Amino acid sequence: MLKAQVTLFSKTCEYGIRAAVYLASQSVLSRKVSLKEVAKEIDSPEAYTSKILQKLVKGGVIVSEKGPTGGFSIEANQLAYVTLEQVVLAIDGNELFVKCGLGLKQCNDKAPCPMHVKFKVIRDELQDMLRSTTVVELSKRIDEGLGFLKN
Amino acid sequence: MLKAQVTLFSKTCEYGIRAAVYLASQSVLSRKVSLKEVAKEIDSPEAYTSKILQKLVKGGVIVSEKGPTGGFSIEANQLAYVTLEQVVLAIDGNELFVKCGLGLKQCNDKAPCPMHVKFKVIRDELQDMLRSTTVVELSKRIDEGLGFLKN
DNA sequence: TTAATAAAGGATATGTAGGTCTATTATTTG
DNA sequence: CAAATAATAGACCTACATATCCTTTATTAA
Repeated sequence: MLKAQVTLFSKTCEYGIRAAVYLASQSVLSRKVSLKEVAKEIDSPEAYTSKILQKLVKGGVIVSEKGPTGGFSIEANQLAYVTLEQVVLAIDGNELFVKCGLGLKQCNDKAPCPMHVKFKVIRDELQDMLRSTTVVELSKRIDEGLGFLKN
Repeated sequence: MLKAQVTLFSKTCEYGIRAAVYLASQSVLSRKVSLKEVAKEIDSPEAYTSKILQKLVKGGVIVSEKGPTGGFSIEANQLAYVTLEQVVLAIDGNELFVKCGLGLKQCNDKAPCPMHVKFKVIRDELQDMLRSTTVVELSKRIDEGLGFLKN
């Protein structure tokens, strides 16, 4: 009875970030990666991951090439600039950064709900964190054995 | 295609917080409130709100009395101590405060995912905010016209 | 002691995030 | 060009959060 899901990021977004970080780890090696490999390396369902990667492509976060020798990657000149915020925005849009914590539609800075001010502080810090963190930075930790992307 | 829900709190939790804040606003006036009134005042589905209030009762956050003149309330001697954290814990448990941001099961302080350290900072700040915010404090803002609980 | 009121609780329905399947399109190489 | 490889795309399925319905239990007061 009444089990509520409670995660900061949606599952979709979790996969998206993991995928982007993995792609970054391979793109620094100038490797393109197939959907199959991404799904395997981040332990995600392949078909679903396909949809997520498509969104990242449409959002300009990653690029894709069809055919044999094709695959997904982050462009070399973009690598240093792709942030977690871009990934989240491409997948979920900016709702996470603007929506009322209590789910109230007319809540905003001018007409705030009672939790607004305190909530905004946290939400802004989350956004700052995501904006100032690059996927390639996170991928480096994996190389150093200070992190992993699969279960 | 691929629409992801992206909210910090589950809908259930949003209703729960709004309900608790409304109950606080009335409990300072020594008023007990019926389910119907709660649902009306926080603009939530009545039957569903019933389940949520039951959880808050079981979690010891609020109390209930049956029969005519019955209703829900926060005990007078508890009013100053009921925090948003307690409400969230009663409804969703502590997952929000412990789960990996990337959804990785074995991620923890000792064996962190690449996002762990930065994520933990935000998550802890969120928990601190919830722990240091009482529902009665938020209810005061409504009285002062500095907030609302319904759409 | 019965009628009215209100919460509790179980069973059931709905909507949407999450996930799958299959056909199509693009590209490469022999 | 044909065969193989890989992404794209749309339709479809599933599970669970969200929501409803209805019966039961507790309490009050006339």
